[in-house]
Amino acid sequence: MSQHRPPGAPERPVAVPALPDLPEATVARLPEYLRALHNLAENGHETVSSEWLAGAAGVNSAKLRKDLSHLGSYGTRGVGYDVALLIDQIEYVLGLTQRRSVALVGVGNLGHALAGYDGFATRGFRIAALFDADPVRVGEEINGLVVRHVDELSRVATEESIAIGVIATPAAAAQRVADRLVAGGVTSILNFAPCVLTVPDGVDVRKVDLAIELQILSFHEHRKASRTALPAVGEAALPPLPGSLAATNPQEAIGT
Amino acid sequence: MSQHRPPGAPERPVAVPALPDLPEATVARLPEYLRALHNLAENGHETVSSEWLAGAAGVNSAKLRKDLSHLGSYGTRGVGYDVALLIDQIEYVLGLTQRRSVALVGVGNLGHALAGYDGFATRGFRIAALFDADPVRVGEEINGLVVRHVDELSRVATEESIAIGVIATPAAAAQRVADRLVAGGVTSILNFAPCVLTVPDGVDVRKVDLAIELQILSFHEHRKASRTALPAVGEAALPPLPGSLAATNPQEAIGT
DNA sequence: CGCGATTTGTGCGTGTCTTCACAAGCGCTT
DNA sequence: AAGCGCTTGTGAAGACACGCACAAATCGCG
Ligand SMILES: NC(=O)c1ccc[n+]([C@@H]2O[C@H](COP(=O)([O-])OP(=O)(O)OC[C@H]3O[C@@H](n4cnc5c(N)ncnc54)[C@H](O)[C@@H]3O)[C@@H](O)[C@H]2O)c1
Ligand SMILES: NC(=O)c1ccc[n+]([C@@H]2O[C@H](COP(=O)([O-])OP(=O)(O)OC[C@H]3O[C@@H](n4cnc5c(N)ncnc54)[C@H](O)[C@@H]3O)[C@@H](O)[C@H]2O)c1
Repeated sequence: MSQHRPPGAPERPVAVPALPDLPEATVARLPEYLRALHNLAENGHETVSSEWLAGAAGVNSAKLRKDLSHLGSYGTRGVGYDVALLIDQIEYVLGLTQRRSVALVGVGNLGHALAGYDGFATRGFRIAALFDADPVRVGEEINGLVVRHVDELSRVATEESIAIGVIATPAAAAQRVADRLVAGGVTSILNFAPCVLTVPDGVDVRKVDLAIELQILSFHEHRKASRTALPAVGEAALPPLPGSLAATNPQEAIGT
Repeated sequence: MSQHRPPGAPERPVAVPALPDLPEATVARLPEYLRALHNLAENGHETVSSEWLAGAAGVNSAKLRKDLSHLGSYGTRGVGYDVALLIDQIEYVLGLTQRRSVALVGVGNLGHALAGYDGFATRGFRIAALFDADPVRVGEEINGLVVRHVDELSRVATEESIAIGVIATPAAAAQRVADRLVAGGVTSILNFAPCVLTVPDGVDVRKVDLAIELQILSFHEHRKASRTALPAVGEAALPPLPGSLAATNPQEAIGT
């Protein structure tokens, strides 16, 4: 996804801490550290050890130190990290020093909840526009914002310099919406619809899918159950699932 | 997280395809395959090639084949995979052959959206109970379910054999709720609150955090911007971030 | 019945991520 | 000023994941 090297940046090992090439895994953890740090700051702590911070973020302390070392941040040996400094560094690297504008598309069940969520504002984002296709919803005012028609999406996205688009429409409409976002110059999309989006190179898509999370949990449930229930015949662990047998007959009684 | 080996199952390489030890990465992709397969089935397709299915799921075809090979599923060389058979196999492995009961705790902004979401039912889950702490909300009926008081959580969870708990309360209450879920025998938790939960061994927690997703996107936005704006002096690529300096000065100019 | 077209299953090289373990650095105390 | 305890930063090894490329298997057709 981020493998392309635009010929404009010919591999110059810039010495200044412009933007280090962080491992994706590290990037995904930085926000967690950031939240823990904010909690610490609110409670008046000025320094924190890697051990403590790692605990608060739920990770191994060596991993945390390596993560932080990647962004060149210097803690002090024997003491720990300066909380305020670390917050500034992480926020800088994550690009949170400028408040990014978010467009929310699809003001239905989920969209309403998102529109009313204060977690946007408190974490460096600003909902700049709401869109929907339903004429009934267009014009509705939510949290001081008027819902606009999705036909205006591309134009408004350009005008308002929307940085991130959030898709909360049914899956059937998601690709169309994504296309419009891209047409409006949006290069980052957060997709709540259960479908795979196709976007040009250079556009990042992240997906949040409740059902997938539940199914992953279900797998572990299933495995736990089959472990503890090995001796007994209960649970669905024994049906040998002969592999070559016909596909029919999942006789385990789903209602649906 | 799943490192513990309960002494009941002493490493016996069971020959029957009880439950293969799937790599986590594979488990996370299976639900995606499953959805693509359901789409195919609805459209009347009976077989599908790895290439096609991989495209629909947005992954490499070799990866898909390896994933499927892990669960012992057999496609037919020269033909592809039997759609219906594959659906059954994946659903079996994910433990979706039995409908799992879900308890939703915190019926606020987000909780309402979740409670009204039909994606639960269509993907093998059943919302069995709703809980909240606010006396105003307790007693409210949503989608045929009456909101109960969170004090009943542990008891009801046990009685109704709740398999998965979904936490949609403010972060401050999440740990307490998690404790009650665990007390009620729940061993899988999906947490929407922005905080780290501490749970006993054997309990799985997955977290969905909107703000983290946005911040990851923000990072990539930032990096894209700094790449294209290298020649100029604009953008925040040059300020050497002296380490002790404040983080102000968001004077960046997105050119879109 | 054999052959070519097609597609699966997988061995293997490569890269990324994680974790351990420890030297180097820092500050406090004596 | 030297010693000591504590914590960071990182080398190295292992675990995991990815994707290429190809042999093996199957089908359809002549
Ligand atoms: N409700 C939830 O809790 C929940 C949870 C997880 C995922 N999701 C997913 O989020 C999406 C939205 O869910 P929901 O429950 O809010 O559905 P919803 O039907 O309540 O809302 C969808 C909204 O999108 C609008 N819409 C439809 N087509 C559009 C288009 N082309 N352009 C702009 N807007 C359009 C509709 O008018 C409607 O207002 C779905 O894909 C759903 O699967 C929902
Ligand atoms: N609203 C969103 O779109 C959104 C998006 C992402 C994450 N979240 C997170 O989801 C959580 C809920 O968000 P929300 O917007 O629905 O908040 P909300 O305040 O609207 O709802 C929270 C609900 O939890 C209930 N509650 C409080 N303490 C409780 C307890 N101890 N036991 C049971 N219930 C309790 C409250 O009565 C309220 O009904 C928050 O942690 C929030 O950060 C929300």
